[in-house]
Amino acid sequence: MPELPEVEVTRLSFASRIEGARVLALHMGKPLRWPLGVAPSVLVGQNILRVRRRGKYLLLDMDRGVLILHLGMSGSLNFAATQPEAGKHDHMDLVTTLGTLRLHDPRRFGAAVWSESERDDPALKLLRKLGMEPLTDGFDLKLFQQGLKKRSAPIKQVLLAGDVVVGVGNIYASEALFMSGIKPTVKADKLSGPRVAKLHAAIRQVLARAVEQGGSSLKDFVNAQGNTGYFQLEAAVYGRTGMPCRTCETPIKQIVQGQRSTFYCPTCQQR
DNA sequence: CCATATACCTGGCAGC
DNA sequence: TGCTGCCAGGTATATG
Repeated sequence: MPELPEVEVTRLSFASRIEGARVLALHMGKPLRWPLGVAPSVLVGQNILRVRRRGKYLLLDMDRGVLILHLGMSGSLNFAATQPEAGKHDHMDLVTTLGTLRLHDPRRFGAAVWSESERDDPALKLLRKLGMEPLTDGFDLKLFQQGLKKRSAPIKQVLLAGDVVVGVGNIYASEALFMSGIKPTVKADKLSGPRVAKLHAAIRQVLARAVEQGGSSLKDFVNAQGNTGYFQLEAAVYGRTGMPCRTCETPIKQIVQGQRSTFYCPTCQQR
């Protein structure tokens, strides 16, 4: 479910309410993608200073380390003063003086990993190879062009890989390529400078718009206050197989790249 | 170094 | 109603 917009929407929906809280307890349920790495009691008593995001990871900075959260494919967070008894898919409760942050994740591809801040912590290698943040000034066009020049894989797969630019997942990769008129199967290193510039702008535009819309709730995404997003209503190609292109009426095509579905308009995206 | 396949896990849905 | 097979928003790891 969660790509950069959904993760950012989630962050915005609880960061200011949890910052300044002190951890009272941490309860872990079924195993997630990776183990926490320490005894949950290590977090007790620490203050939550700030909630940041890096790519699709949420980082809860505390006094003596950082709690790294990932929502995987099916995760969502809920932050409330009190929580009902944990259901079968609730796998983490971070109980604080200001409320409880609960991770709900049916498929359990998500994770909660503790890292002592700074270098040499194995948990931090999760963040080491990440590409540029698309919604910051650090998303430099020249660097983006250089990154793509080194890659012969299809542009869609390079976007998804996350080592050139982070946060673009399966929905927004298809959407950004449609917006920039680029066929998803084109090799990344074959794109001209102007076309890369168009893609660079499209990525920023589509992600920013999706954040404004509260993310995409294809199935069950909700932010930490339980609200759904609306971006899926304005998707141009994602999930619209066979339906008319909003620009030219040509039926939207669905193909498979790297075991993932890709959607595009064969008329608007010819190369 | 790079490109691609695989694995992890559960639920929902189409088709029979 | 129940079964089977397929599909789903991600990404570290193995393999070539």
